[in-house]
Amino acid sequence: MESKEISQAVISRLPRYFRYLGELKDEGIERVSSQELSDIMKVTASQIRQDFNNFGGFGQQGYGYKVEYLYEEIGKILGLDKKHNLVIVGAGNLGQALANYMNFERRGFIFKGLFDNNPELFGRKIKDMTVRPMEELPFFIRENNIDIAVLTIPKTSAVAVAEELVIYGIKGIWNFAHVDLNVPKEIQVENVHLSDSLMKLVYNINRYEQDGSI
Amino acid sequence: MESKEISQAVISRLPRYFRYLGELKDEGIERVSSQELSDIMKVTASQIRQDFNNFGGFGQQGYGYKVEYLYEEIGKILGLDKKHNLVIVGAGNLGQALANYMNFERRGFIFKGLFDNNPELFGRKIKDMTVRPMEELPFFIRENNIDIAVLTIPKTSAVAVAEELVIYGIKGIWNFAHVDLNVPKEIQVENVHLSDSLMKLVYNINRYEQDGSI
DNA sequence: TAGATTGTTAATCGATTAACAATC
DNA sequence: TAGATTGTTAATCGATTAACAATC
Repeated sequence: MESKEISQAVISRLPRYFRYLGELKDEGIERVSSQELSDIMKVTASQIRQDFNNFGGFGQQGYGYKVEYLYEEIGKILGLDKKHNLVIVGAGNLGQALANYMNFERRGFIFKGLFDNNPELFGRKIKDMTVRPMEELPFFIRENNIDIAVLTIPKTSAVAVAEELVIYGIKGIWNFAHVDLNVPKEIQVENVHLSDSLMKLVYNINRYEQDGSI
Repeated sequence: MESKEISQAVISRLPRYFRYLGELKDEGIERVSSQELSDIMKVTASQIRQDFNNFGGFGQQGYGYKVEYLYEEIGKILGLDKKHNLVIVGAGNLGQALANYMNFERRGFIFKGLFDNNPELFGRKIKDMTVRPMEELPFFIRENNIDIAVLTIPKTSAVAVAEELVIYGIKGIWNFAHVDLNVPKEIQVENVHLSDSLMKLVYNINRYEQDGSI
């Protein structure tokens, strides 16, 4: 059954709602109104209500929203209640840092393996995980039901590797390579183009310096 | 003099134009029309022309755009022709990885220092740069005219540290801490919320699985 | 000159905000 | 019940796309 399309603008805001609701929950706060959330998060109450209502009515008129319930519902919408097996492809600086730094397990991800094509790295332990050669990827992905690949390899090989990952059965790619991947539209890609982000920051800094506005 | 406001939607697209134009330039291609660029980049020719015209006429009617000229102009708009002194605050996994992985120098950034409050890290060399104690930050920022801080510390201390950085004279923060900073509006903040990005990917994977559409 | 393609205005589309009736 | 606040429709705003006159 095909439900109505939710815009990516709304999806992008869900993790932030999730984060704030988690904080309220941890503070022991039980209920929150869209107006209160609006004050804390600096977005309009109207947008909050519109966003939540994309997924059905989570609130009660005259009362507001139950923090814990809303938190859990948004978690479900984001799919955090499901387990997702994940591998990191590219065990260089960034791949290693993500392996150590991201708390994958905390959000329902299962970090299954770390791959590289540099023989010097084979066997090295990172976060209790041995670096494996890329050749093992096809078998490993099928065998372990991997659905997410974190792509942290140089852009020269990223497009080709992404296409292979798709063949092996991956469902989504978290792409840190500074290039646009070429994969079928049923494969989900989330790009993290760090240098683009930094350029945007520089633009805004320079622009502010030039005319004191933004 | 205050020029007309350019929307962040447009700014966000500039680095991608810049990247594609750089590739065309490297291939030795001299001219490109909005339609050709549209085919390569999968955005409408109309949007391309609208975007460029926010900054004045870069093209020639009947001819198109000179690749090299356009590339350089967009670089200037993004402020890549100016030098920006930068420090990394937080020398953990992510801070170290960014120091090694980002080619700061390539885009006009000058990587000046790396700071942490963990004494075990003091003096360690990362990318020819010694990790310094956070206490040195106030003096260092003023002395070295630092305008960008890369914030790679845990979220618990990020808000307070950001406020300090502002006092010391920073102009922009590239924020990797998973929290919203509280700084004056003249300070530019670019957030990289990695776990938000990963959650969005999961949402899209699950949604596709559920109803075969996106 | 004729053809091509920009620059720019107008039309459309989508997202955000405002308003208010429904209802807890 | 009266007051509060949602859910939802309507109005507004902004961004994207289409169209075409200007012009190289």
